[in-house]
Amino acid sequence: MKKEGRRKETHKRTEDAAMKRDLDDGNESSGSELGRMPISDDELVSLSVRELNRHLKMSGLNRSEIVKMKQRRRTLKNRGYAASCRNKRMEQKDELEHDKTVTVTEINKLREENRKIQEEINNIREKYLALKQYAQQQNIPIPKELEFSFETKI
Amino acid sequence: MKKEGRRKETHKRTEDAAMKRDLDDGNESSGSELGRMPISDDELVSLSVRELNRHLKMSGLNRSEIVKMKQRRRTLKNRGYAASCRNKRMEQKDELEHDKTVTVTEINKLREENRKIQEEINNIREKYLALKQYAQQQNIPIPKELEFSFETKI
DNA sequence: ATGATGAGTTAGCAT
DNA sequence: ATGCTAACTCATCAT
Repeated sequence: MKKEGRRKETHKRTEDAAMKRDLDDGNESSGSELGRMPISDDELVSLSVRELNRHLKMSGLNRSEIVKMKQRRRTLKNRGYAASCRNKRMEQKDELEHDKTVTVTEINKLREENRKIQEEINNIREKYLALKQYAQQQNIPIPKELEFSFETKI
Repeated sequence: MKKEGRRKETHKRTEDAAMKRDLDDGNESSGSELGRMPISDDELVSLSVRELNRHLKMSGLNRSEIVKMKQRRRTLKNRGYAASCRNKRMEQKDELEHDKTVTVTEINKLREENRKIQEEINNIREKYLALKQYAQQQNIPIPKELEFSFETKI
């Protein structure tokens, strides 16, 4: 069975499940316990470099804590990049699939059109031949420059 | 710039880089140091369940080591699944792209064919009209059942 | 148990 | 620094 219509949210790790193992929230974990601003993931990714540096200065974090923080920021950014990468992939796929249905429709339309025109030619040919036969029966001469033949046979 | 032609191998983590962090090779790492068979990744994934169990019995590993080993096996299997999943995705994409070029070619072919047939009809119409005009000039009556008209105008 | 796939992490390339 | 993407790990669903 295909697992359709589940293109977001379902597999999202419960927020901390993801955080706990690979990152390190920055809150209440390592180092000195001073009353610092926790700073959320959303803030951390959206801060500009300038703002981030200012925030880091103010916070009184030590070297390794700052490095950790910058790494957390990078990881969070990467999470977003990965999401948009997958997203892009899906959109391109959907686009290709859509194109496909469009072109298939187009081909069928052209085939049908083609068939009709071909039919029309057959029709014309029959009538022309009848006319020609009539002329022969009536002994009516047709000037050569008015003769024409049907190259297209079906 | 696009990073093309790098669809395999390039990003493969250097074998231990991957192993060290999340897995645990099973060699010389934790627990008792007896002269045991290291067992490679390739062996571990390819063993059948029966063979694996036999191997585990023989090796004298303790509970948690066995659990670790089974987990390593699962992870290695998952690695393969992920690879085939990516592979499948690329194949499907390539297929769609190929289909696209094929159908575009087909459409152009049909359009051209169509155009030619349409041209042919125009040709026939002109000649027929000339013939009809000739008949009028010569005062040759054409029976109604032999008359026909061209519905198709360009 | 096995296989497949979405989301998240990491390495590494490009800008 | 930022963005992207292949490969990998993990959770989760289906078989």
